Amino acid sequence: MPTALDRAAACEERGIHPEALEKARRAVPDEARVARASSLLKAVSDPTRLRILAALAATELCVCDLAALTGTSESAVSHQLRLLREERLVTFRKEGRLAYYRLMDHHVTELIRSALEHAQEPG
Amino acid sequence: MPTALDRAAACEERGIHPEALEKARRAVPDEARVARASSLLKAVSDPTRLRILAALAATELCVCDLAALTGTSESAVSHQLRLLREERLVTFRKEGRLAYYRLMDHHVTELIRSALEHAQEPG
DNA sequence: TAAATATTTGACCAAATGCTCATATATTGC
DNA sequence: GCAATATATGAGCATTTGGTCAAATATTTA
Repeated sequence: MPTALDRAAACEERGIHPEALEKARRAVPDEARVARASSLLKAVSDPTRLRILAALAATELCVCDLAALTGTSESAVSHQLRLLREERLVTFRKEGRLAYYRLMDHHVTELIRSALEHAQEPG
Repeated sequence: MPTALDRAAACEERGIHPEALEKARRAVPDEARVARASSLLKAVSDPTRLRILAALAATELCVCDLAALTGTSESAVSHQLRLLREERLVTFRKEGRLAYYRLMDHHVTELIRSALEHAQEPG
């Protein structure tokens, strides 16, 4: 069993607990997957985008509806929608001049619901 | 039924579809809750923090273990851990000079697992 | 007490972010 | 064709963010 001194020396070389570290390494997904999860989470973490997504979880809406709902400009909403489109979180259909946006699929809804649920207690 | 012109005029004043908008408004949580969910999601969305959390989901680890695991400095890890502490995502116990961190509770694990799951397909 | 060292913290800096503003594009109705 | 207008997009800008570096703090061991 390692003494405190041993551990200190080990940490100098970065990483004290080899067995725990190995276990942890197995639990951490590969870089590409972390990157994808990260950008997905980043996309839903902005308050404006979160409101947009929560709204679209209820019904399809056009850009200016979303602008009215979020209290921001239509340009700002359009920029955010582009990001959400790139992240494949929303899709849309064109009807004349209007663009009706909706959520791409259900696990987006789940993710949002989950986060909002956990955000109940005051913090 | 509103014509395209009517809708256009309505959108000038921001928001075309009153009934859809009302439905959407009910679905969007109040500001405080959106803010809490947003900061929670933001906390887990950074790649380094995501790796830290995924590792801690497997086992308790000290700061220098986490530094070794994430390939960043202990200082950087410590800064990130402070943020995760403030967000009540992790907690720790002190043993001598070492600080052993672990996840605060289970719904953190769920949230991470959910995001990593949805991040499977290449994008 | 003194040296070693794991962790924390503050100051600073470069990169990312989210908005505004101006402009471009596309579609509708005259 | 032309005016009106919903949406998209690029440039610019202020703020936020995640890191480094240096220094402070705390604990162990000699």
